[in-house]
Amino acid sequence: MSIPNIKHALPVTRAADFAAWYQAVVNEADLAEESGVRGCMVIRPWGYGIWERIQKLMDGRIKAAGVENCYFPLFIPLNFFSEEADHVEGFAKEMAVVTHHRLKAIDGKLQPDPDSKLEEPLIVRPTSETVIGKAMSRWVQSWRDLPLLVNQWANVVRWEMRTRMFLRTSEFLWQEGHTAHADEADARRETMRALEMYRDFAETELAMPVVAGEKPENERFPGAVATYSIEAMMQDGKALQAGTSHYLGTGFAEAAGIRYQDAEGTQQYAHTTSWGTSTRMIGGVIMVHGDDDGLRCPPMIAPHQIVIVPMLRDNDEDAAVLAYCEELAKALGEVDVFREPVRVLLDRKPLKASNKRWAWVKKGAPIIVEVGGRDVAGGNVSVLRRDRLYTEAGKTASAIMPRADFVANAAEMLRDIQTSLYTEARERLDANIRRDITDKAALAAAFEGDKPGWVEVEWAKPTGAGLEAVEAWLKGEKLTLRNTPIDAAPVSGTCIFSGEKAVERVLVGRSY
RNA sequence: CGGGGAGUAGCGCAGCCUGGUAGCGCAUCUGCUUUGGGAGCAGAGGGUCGCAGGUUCGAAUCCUGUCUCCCCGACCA
Repeated sequence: MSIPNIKHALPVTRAADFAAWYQAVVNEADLAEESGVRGCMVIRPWGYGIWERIQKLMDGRIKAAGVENCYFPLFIPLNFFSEEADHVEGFAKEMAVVTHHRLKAIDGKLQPDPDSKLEEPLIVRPTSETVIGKAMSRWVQSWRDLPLLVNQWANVVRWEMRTRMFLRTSEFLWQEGHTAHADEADARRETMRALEMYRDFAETELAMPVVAGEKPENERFPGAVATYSIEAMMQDGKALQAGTSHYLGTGFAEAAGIRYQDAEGTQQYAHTTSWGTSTRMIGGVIMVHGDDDGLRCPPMIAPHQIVIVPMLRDNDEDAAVLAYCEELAKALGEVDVFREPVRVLLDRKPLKASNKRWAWVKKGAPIIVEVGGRDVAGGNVSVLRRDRLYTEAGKTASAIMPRADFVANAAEMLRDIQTSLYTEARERLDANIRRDITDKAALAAAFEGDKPGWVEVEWAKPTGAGLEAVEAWLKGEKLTLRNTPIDAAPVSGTCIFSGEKAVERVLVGRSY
């Protein structure tokens, strides 16, 4: 992982303290900072820029699937929320509630005016199934209105007990897709379509390999019939749930009254789905691609793919260096990569070039180009790839090449960085999933001493009390069931927990 | 929400036990010298010591409360 004798850009290494390293990246890469409000963060321009890239690319995929965007209110009347019993129970413990609509100075202190108490408290949405369900009940009358496919980009609030930047914040940004269908088969198809969209998005755009599968019964979304997830492996071997998709059956339709008249004239309840991904994905990108010098941002989601750092020396050479950089920026801006123009930044800030370089290294700009007077004279540029920072000797691996060659190869280089980040993460994931474990003692031993990775085991898919017993045993080992991978190999043996005939494979690991 | 730790300059920290009015490294600014590349020397600027009370002639330091962050646990789309 780390090359010895290198002065790294971060104050902590991954090996020394992974949690502290994660926080250092968030901080040093200017991604986000504390806000003073418990569990809420200020997302800074570089972090928000990454989110905007994710939004743009994910939004394109969502629209391509025929899903339309809309927007529903932040506040939900309490009585809307109280209708789906499991859903209520799942979220009641972590709800922000609005009870007053006015402040008043009492004894010199501003506080909620007792005379402004709301008759019906409002909750701040933790998710929007209930409100969107109500709207769907208005929009759906006939089988011809189905399927109904909507999505919204929004913020949601869940009063979390323990928060971590991007991974679990009280307020977070996400997209939530909500669909209604005439029958179970169509709704299940949509659930799997969303899951596959997330899997492909994570692997293509985020360069983050994931395992898509179904969550065990006890990990289901409150009120769902089936919950699916994509799980990514962080560099410490822990799992991060990076997206979920739910088949909700007719429970929410019954609660909200989403009914339609079918072709035979009979009233039927619709089958609904919901699916979401959030700013948590940024935390995943950090822990999958980061190194001891900061973030390595995959080119597809990097706000700037190429940063040009002019080496200004306060002398008469500067004007020529800047002019040369401007020409370079213009030429690169005319290049396309991933079906978009290359995003180039000419960093004109009056700082020392070396400081600017290391700031961009920490932020993870995929390619950093330095230009000095000699480069101008020789028609060259000095190119640093963020995914290959050091030579084997531990020197900074800047490569000097003719400017024209760099412009001609820039798109290919960005594609190559995207691919190499994916390949590196893929190899790590594959190397850290064990499939050779068939008894509980060996399963526990596989994680001794915080050994990283996951174990895929065969099991009998117990439910109810049987599943609770499995959960209890795993909890004693600090382990969790992640999901049952969709593309797992067929089973041939017995359940690792019960000894019964196995029916499928399930991933076990530690998790965020 | 329970247990533990912490909050002092942009970042990393010392000072607190044994109260006397704030310091170090990196970063920043100025000057000089350097310079194919994360420079050297000299000088300078920057801090409501998380916040609010209290004790005291005097509080970063002691006491109480509170907020926020980190770790472990519980909980967790």
